[in-house]
Amino acid sequence: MTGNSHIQKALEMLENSPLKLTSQRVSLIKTLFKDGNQHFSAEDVYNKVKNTGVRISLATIYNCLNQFTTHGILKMVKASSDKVYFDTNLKPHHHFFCKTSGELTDIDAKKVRISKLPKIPQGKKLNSIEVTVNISD
Amino acid sequence: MTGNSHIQKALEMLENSPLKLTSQRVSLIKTLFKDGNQHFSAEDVYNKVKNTGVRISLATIYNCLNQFTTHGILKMVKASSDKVYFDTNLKPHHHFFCKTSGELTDIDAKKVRISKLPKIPQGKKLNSIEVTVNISD
DNA sequence: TACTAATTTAGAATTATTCTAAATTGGAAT
DNA sequence: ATTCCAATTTAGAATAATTCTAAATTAGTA
Repeated sequence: MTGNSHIQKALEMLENSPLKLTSQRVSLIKTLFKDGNQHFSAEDVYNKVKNTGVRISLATIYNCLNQFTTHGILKMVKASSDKVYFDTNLKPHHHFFCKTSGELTDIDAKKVRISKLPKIPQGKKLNSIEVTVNISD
Repeated sequence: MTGNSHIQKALEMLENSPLKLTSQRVSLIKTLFKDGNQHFSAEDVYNKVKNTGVRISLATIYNCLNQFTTHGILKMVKASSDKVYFDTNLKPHHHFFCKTSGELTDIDAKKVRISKLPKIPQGKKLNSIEVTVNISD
């Protein structure tokens, strides 16, 4: 595959969003989506981008990651940890969270079936169901 | 019921733990478990205790809440929010998280059935499964 | 009653994240 | 192409939750 398709798709989403096509945002997307589904903290991204030779300020990293999230280019994951992770896997899915290593791994939505759910409270609507399978060594 | 049974149970757990029975810890338990199952941030607890006339430093609140958690007297919940919540409901259960109000509500474990789960990764063991049902107005 | 390890505390330190205000830039209009 | 303005980027300050530090206090044993 010449020209990573994950990157292509994400760049298309960026173009179709109201966000301007800046060099920082393009670099970010290229770094984020290079290796398929991954989880990054803002700091992770900051360092990963730096390693490519490009320099983007940490504030911009935060700005972009948040904007990407509100425009559906990234997902935000708050696992049992003290920082936020950004997830390049946009398909519905769940997570393993390993308490020992702090590692977060994807679980394909198809591998989990929820066959019973309580009724949603009055006047509220269902957004999503997140299953976190906590594991340890 | 003369003498709240939630408080009684929690005090018993404290006595059976290696933690010393200090006045701060007893006050904390009385405040936390007074009204059945609830979710508190550290700041919430700080203010609630202050309203009872007792004064406990915020550092002690954090110390105790964390110790109570490691000794099974409280549960820690990290919802999609920026602070940690402590949960007095010790039975296995899940949560509604309302994005609009930030409110966290319990879901009895019996109201959720997970009929399919992926296999746990090599060498790891299952600790718990947390289901968060994200809702909004 | 004295002693020691555990606990409490105020305030400093830390960490992740957001804010601010000034400089830069993308891309539409000319 | 050139001008222009709103959007973006940036460094550094600010904020917020939480943890750390080191000194004073206390629980509970000897």
